[in-house]
Amino acid sequence: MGATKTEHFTDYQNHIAILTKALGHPARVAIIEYLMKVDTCICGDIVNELPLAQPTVSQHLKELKNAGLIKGNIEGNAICYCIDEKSLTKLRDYFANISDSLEKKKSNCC
Amino acid sequence: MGATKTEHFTDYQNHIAILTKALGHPARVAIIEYLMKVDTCICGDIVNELPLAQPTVSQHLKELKNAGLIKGNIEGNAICYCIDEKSLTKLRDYFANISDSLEKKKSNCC
DNA sequence: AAACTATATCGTAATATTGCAATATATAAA
DNA sequence: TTTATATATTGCAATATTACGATATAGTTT
Repeated sequence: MGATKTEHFTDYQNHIAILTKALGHPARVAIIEYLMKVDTCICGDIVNELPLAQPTVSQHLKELKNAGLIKGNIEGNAICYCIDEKSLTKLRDYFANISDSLEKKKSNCC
Repeated sequence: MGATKTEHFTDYQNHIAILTKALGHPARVAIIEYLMKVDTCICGDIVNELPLAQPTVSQHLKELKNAGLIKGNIEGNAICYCIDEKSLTKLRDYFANISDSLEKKKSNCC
C-alpha cells in the first residue's frame, strides 16, 4: 500500500498524471512561469527567484525534468534549463479537448 | 519541513498547483475521463469502473471535489458527481496561454 | 594546482499520499 | 421496521514528497 497502482491505468492516463503531478506544486508552477518570462533562458538564477534553498530548487527542477516539462543543457559552469514545448502542447490539447466536449454537451446535471 | 510552503507563492500559482495536483494521479484522470464519457453523469458506478476499492475511490473523489474539479449532488440514495466546468476552463486557458507564448517566442536555446 | 562558482546528491526529519479493511451513515425497498 | 444499497469516515500500514544542511561534483578562473 501507499504506492500508486499505475499498472491498472492506460499509458495516456499515466502520462497526463505524470505531467500534472509535476506541476502540482506552487514552486514548480513558479519555475515554469519564470522560464516563460525570461525568454532567453539564463537559468541559474531560478534559485534566487524562489524562496527555497538551493537543494530544494534543484530537486524541483529534477522533477520537472523527469516529467519532461523542462530540458536542461550544460552551459559551461552553469546549466540552462528551459521549457519543453511538447509537454505543454500535450497539456494544452488535453484540456482544450475536455473544454470543447463540455461546451458541446452542456450537460445540466449539477 | 515536509509541508509545502504555500505562503511564499501567489494565489494564482497556488490555485494552478491545487488543480494540477488534484489531477496528478491516474485514478483521478480516469475519473474525469469517465465523467466526460457518460454525459448523463450517473455516477455511483465510478467505483465499478476503477480497479480500486470503494473507500479509495471515495477518497479520490473527495480530492477532486476539494480542488473544485468536480461537483457532487445527492440524488436520493446515490450521489451524482460531475465535472465543474469552471476549473477545467481555467486549466485550458492557462495552458493555452503558455503554448501561445511559446509559439510566439520560438526561443531556440535548448 | 588552488580557489571559486554552479549545481547535484546524500542523509534525514516532517509531513502527505495511497490504499484498504472495518465501520458508520443515510436513503430506499421490503 | 428490518434489510439492502450507496457512499463516507476511521484507522492504519506502506510509500512518497517536501525541505534543507552538509557534502560532492564539475567547470572556471586565478
